[in-house]
Amino acid sequence: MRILLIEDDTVLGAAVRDQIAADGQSVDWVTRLDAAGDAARTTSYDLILLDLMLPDGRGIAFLKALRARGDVTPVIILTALDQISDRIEGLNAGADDYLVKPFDLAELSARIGSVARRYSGNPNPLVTHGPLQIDLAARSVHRDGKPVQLTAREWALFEAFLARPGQLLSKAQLEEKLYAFAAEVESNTIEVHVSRLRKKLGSAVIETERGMGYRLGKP
Amino acid sequence: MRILLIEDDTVLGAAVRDQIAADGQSVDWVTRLDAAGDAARTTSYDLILLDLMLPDGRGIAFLKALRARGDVTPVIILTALDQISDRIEGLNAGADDYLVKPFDLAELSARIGSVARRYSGNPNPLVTHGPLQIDLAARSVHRDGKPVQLTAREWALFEAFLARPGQLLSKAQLEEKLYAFAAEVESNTIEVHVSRLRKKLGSAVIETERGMGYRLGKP
DNA sequence: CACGCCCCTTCAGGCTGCCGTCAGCTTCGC
DNA sequence: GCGAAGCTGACGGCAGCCTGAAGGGGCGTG
Repeated sequence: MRILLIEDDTVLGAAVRDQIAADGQSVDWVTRLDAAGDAARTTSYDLILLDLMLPDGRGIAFLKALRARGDVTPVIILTALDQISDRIEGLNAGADDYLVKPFDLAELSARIGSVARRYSGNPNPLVTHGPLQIDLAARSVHRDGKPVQLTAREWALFEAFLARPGQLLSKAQLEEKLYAFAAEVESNTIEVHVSRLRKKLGSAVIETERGMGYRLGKP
Repeated sequence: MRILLIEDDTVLGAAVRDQIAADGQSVDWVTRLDAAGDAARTTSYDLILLDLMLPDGRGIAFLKALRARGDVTPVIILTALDQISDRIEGLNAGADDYLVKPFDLAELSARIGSVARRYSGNPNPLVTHGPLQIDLAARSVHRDGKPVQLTAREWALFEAFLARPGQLLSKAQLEEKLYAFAAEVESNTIEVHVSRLRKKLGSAVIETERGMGYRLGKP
């Protein structure tokens, strides 16, 4: 697990670094916000430990900027006892936990473990298909990392293709899947939904077999 | 740690104030209930020390009003030996502890330290979700630092979303969670509870996926 | 036991936005 | 180049959802 430590106190920083290293994690330690920004942008961390009082600004600003960029890396705030308002602001700004200085190093280890567990503990199986990531349980689709909203019909259709990757599905089959036993639809509904799916997921997801039906494109 | 001291005896009040200050905490000292109410409403305290006999009313009323507002700040009652019934009433009204006058100042420090440890040391793990802070163990939710009261059904529903953040949950799944094997509800109960949750926690907490269900919104 | 309080459920009215339809256009096969 | 098949923008209807209000039931209180 890679951890970014942002702390200007050299004594405390060294102690934390050594403690984390003793736990078998790897640490990058910076003492300034600008260095922290660079590190967070270039490296993917599993956890950030953030002091709020730093020589070149308040840690809150860093945290807000991080979240504004869409970065969801868990953040634990390190704060002094008298900075309660900062702590609340920090939690509101998207921090995951806080530790009050002076803190027990063992407690730090425990918190790190807790955060690690919280974030690695709930993995729904992900299906990857080209630029698409599909979480079937959550019914969510991400395209190039960005979430895509599908409507009920669109999802049902997409699911039908995912269930039989590469297989040709006729319009009749798809209608049956979407409308199960319902009256035959006498229009181009399937075509319309395929069109909408392509617009949302990319034109290559579904291939047309003229006169036959559709099939899931190759990743 | 910020402490609110409500005590009309000037000698005792000064002694307590000095003792707390010597421990390195900060104190606001008021001698009347109306001033106490203003202070508690405008400032976020970590602990309240409450005398029960005050010139403008009984401290119990203040405590009840505090809890009725949903404020969960720990309260220690300061009471004379002969006010046993008040003390019991105080504990029932939501006080966390009591001290019998005359009390040893060292004991006061110890109680304060205990509360401090309980609340800032290692409290229950806190889940943060946008402006919400959730203590799963205590079943309490704070929004922008202010406590929010959830009813049983509301909490059960919210918990279901928290257990699977980002995952889509159909009404059927939610009903099963809320009514476990009970008779099928043939109404829009889930919709109503979702509506109430949104009103209490903010409209963005729960997102509607038309025709499919609901999911926890992004922080 | 009667009463009051709060929570849950139900209902109804209003609103949102998804879906089906259609028409005009494009693409494909021959 | 022609017809058939497929694509897609536009739009109205209605299913699905939201929410205020009211009634019933459970629980604690006097």
